[in-house]
Amino acid sequence: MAYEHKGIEKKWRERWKDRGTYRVENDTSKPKYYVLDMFPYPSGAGLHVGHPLGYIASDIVARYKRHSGYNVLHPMGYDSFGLPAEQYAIQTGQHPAKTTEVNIARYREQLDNIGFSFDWSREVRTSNPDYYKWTQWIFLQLFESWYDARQDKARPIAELIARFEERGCMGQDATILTGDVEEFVGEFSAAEWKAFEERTKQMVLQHFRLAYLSDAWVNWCPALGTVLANDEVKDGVSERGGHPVERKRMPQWSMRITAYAQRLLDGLDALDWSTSMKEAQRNWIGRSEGASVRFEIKSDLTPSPSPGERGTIPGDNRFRESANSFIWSKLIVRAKDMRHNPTEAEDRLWQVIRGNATGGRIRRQHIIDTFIVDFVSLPKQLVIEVDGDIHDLQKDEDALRTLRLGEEGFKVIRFRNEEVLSDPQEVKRKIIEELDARPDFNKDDVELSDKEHSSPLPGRGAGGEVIEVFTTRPDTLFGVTFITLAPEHVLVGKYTTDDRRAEVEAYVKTASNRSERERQAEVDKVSGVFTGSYAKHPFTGADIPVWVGDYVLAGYGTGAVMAVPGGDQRDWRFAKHFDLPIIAVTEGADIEQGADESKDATICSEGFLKGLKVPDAVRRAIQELEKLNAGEGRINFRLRDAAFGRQRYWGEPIPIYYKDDIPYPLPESELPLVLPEVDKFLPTEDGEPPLARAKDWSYNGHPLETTTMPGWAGSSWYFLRYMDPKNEGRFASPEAINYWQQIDLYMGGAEHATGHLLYFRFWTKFLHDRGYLPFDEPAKKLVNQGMIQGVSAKVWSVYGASYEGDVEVFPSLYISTRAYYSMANAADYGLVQKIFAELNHGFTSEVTDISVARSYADVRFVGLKDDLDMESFKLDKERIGSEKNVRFITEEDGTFLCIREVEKMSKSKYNVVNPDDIISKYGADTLRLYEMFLGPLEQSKPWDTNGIEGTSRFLKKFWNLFHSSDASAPPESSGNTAVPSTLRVDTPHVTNDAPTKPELKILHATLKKVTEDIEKMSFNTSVSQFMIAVNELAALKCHKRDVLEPLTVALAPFAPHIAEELWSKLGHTDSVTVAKWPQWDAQYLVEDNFSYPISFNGKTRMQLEFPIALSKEEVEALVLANPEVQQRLEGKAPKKVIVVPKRIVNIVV
RNA sequence: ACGGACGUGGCGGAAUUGGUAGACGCGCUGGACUUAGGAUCCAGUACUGCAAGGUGUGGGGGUUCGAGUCCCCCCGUCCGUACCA
Repeated sequence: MAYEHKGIEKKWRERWKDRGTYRVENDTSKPKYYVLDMFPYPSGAGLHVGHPLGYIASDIVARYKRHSGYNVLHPMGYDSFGLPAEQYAIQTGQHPAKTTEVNIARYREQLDNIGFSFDWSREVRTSNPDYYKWTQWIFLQLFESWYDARQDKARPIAELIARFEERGCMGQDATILTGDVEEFVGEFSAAEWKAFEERTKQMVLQHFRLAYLSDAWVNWCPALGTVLANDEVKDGVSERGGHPVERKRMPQWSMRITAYAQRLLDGLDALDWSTSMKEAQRNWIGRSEGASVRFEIKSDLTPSPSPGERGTIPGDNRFRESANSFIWSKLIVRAKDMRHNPTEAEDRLWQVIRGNATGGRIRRQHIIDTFIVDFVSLPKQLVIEVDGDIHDLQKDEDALRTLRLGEEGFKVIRFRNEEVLSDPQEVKRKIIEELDARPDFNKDDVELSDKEHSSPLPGRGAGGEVIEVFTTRPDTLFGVTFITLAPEHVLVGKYTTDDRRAEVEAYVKTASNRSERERQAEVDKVSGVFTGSYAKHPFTGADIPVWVGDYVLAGYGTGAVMAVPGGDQRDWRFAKHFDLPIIAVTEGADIEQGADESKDATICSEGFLKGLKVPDAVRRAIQELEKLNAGEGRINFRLRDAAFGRQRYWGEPIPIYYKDDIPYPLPESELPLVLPEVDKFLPTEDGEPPLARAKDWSYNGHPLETTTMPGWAGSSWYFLRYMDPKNEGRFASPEAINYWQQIDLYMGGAEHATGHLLYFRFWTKFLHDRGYLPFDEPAKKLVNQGMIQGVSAKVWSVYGASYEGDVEVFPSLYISTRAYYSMANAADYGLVQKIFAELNHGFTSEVTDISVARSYADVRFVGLKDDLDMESFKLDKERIGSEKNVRFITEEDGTFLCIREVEKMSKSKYNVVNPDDIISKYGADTLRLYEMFLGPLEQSKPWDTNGIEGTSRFLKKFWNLFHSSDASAPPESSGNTAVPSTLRVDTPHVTNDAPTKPELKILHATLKKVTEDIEKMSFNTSVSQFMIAVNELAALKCHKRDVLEPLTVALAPFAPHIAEELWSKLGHTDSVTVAKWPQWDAQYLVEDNFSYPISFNGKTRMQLEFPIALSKEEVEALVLANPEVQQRLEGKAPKKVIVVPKRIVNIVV
């Protein structure tokens, strides 16, 4: 009976399914082991041979652990929400749920073919409402939580409210230090809190919630019509699809992952993850220690108004910030108070200009910057002030106010009380005149609801007349010669002097119009502009010019830097370019050549830092800054809060509704908020996300949120659902969570380093904080499988164009590699002529426009010797397309040779190898073994289908150990005699004879190696060991049960089908998957003798065998007594003899 | 530029962690059995040399009785981040 993989594998897959072999119970009597593969996204392309690599490795571990007595959780499911399905839906009109379903079915079929031990009864899909109900529930928990920096954990928002009611928000409370969102919401007392209106309270709370709505700079991808998270953008284009991405400011749901920055960093230390993976996370979090330094702006400089610049955001003018967030929450209270108690003149004027009386909406008692103005037209940016009786007393203050409003882009006109009271209509006429004279700054603004705000939330503002910078080198403060602001910095407009305004505006405009990609491409170009303003050096009081430059990033730190050209190369380049002064900050620095960035230097600046080493100088500088209240030590993170909303259809709806524009959580009883049906998967005409198309997308008459969650939402907690996948009352029961705990082995690609794995850890920590999990890291051990690359085949192709009548046709000619090179190298004219002849073959008109290129041939048509199957190639519609009259120039022997190249396996490179094809030819067990045999799991390596023969042969040999080759001949005599396989009659043949010592040695050496190798995930070497064992046992003609049975169990994790078959043939009725793992015994490995390599000066010259029991001295004596050794020594005495027992003998001469 | 990983036959890769470099497999060479061979089996296969021998783990230096392995410098490849102050 020959080894027939097809029948065997099919039979066992069916039995496993019927018997529920891989069903896992939450059986707490056994120790648990949790093996998880990263959630696959079921794409339409299906699996290629690279995908199952990690699954096979984790399956081996899962099976091995099961043999070793563990209750193993090894589930699989689908991350089934996502962009590709939706893009496909937009193109074809098919519902993404439908295409996703089809893709999943295809995935499942392919996975089943490989014989994985997944417990499919636990399958989860993120797009299933039973699942995303809990994703939404977790979102609500995040919404209802804040981060308490003192306790360093998330707490319910109700506890924050209780605190506000009791103590208000004073002093330290008001500062939330979370890296990115370092916001000062203003102080308020308990009484003030209680007096706040509902919307004010809600706005304040938004600053604390872990899931929050705010204006944020986002990565907007116009082609995909959605916002992307930082990790979804690579090189300025979207990771999926490669579309350009631009920076845009818009209201946005975000996750306050920055609150966890320090813990995400610290947690890495205890994890058994690869160093590169941890490093990637550390870099992404980007912690840097330094100082925050405040530079006062010289107040004698008088900036003047600039209409139209300040306050508007390029590209989006609906959500302008005009209020200063610094004291916004206080001002709003006062504004309301004033609105209720107007002066007589204010009231009279209001009556004539309210509503649409002036042709546009006028607001009263509106907050702009830090002021409450009497009346304002926001679209026209015109402020109307009515001066009361006290005006004369505060002329100076009003002048300042006019000035400041001017900086904000507002024109201020004033009327005296008397004017208004005597002739309000005349005042109105003047107002209309002014309004008409001004351009419309903000067309959309008039459509804003009748709410007293111009921004959904108070935004981030620096406040005061200072520029705040972050620096890691406060020790270089004496070397500051200028300050550079990012072009997007809010203070740019404010501190630009009149004479510089045109230039600065032009620069800012150019800078902001550039895409991320362009900006990154021009990194080495220095550009910038002087604002005209000066700041004051906190130590020396010197004038520090304020510049704008795009080498400063708006998103990092405060978006402003103190430039130290003597100590920072970027500043140095900027200074050189604009001829700004450069001061040496460190001893021995050559500031003509460049900045000295070394951190073990000595500071040379005059003053208190002189002579200090950098670390000491840093400490001292911070102390001095703190004394002057001009700065303090600070830790800064590169990590940003994560954009959470997607303007897309195919994702989890965010369970939020809006009452008076304020977001409120949907009650838990309303979950799941099911994804509604829509007529089209496109944005609405006015740019609303697709969910806005849904009928009745509201809750109790209140509109529901229309953005959906990003792909990473569902995958941030799925490992918990597998523990208890059917639970309807909770995301997973505490019992299940307590039993299964963390993932013991998490297997997946390294590309998730900064996306999924960070969010995954973040949500786990959050759920831990809120008491739902006993652990705060999801995966103890992480292994990244390497990529399997494709080996592409390329052909030299000559294309031309020709006409058949009026029809343009494209004949093409392919030239075999060697022929091509002989032509190219030797200028073989005959061949050139041949090319033209071939190209013109069969065409009436001359072929023109000839071009030569290397193009792809599908690897399926390329043979062992890189030879192309020309007929199949010609018929390849997908590849050849409309080419007419395809011809070849071959080698002299008639073959056609391709060029081979290792690159990424992908459809577009025609080098995809489908596992299904491999399985039908060689079987799943061979595929599994070969994928493991290719090389170390974590390393990238090219796929070479030719090599698979070796593992296939191994399985045949293994099979043959259980069979005799010929029923008529005893195994002993049939050994080395070759018998044609077609004539071969194999019969089961296993004896119960006692194994010999060499046989036991092979067995136990194999068990030892394989066991140890699985533990350290070195699967390629364990496959080698199996091969060695089979070769040696075959040589010994061993057919003994006591040897073969343990080997079968050991092989089962790698090749489960053949192992099951042989196991049952050995007479077992239970599955091999539950057989006890065979233990190796050291006593069988002990040797009596050891063949010592005898080396002279480290070079091995001969072998001498001695009993192991001999001591060092005895070995040395025997070696020196050996005649051959004596001959080599030529009578001289050796200087030294080193004997390492059971290792080596080295003679030094 | 910075951070990480790595560099061994024609190819994928081994090497007990400082102790016989090239296990195992592919490919190749020769042979056996064959109508046939892209089946099976046997032998060989780092380079060089007829041989004895010599040389060899990207290059150079060092530590050591002994280095693919440890240290220093340089070169190259891959991955990540990318003006992060």
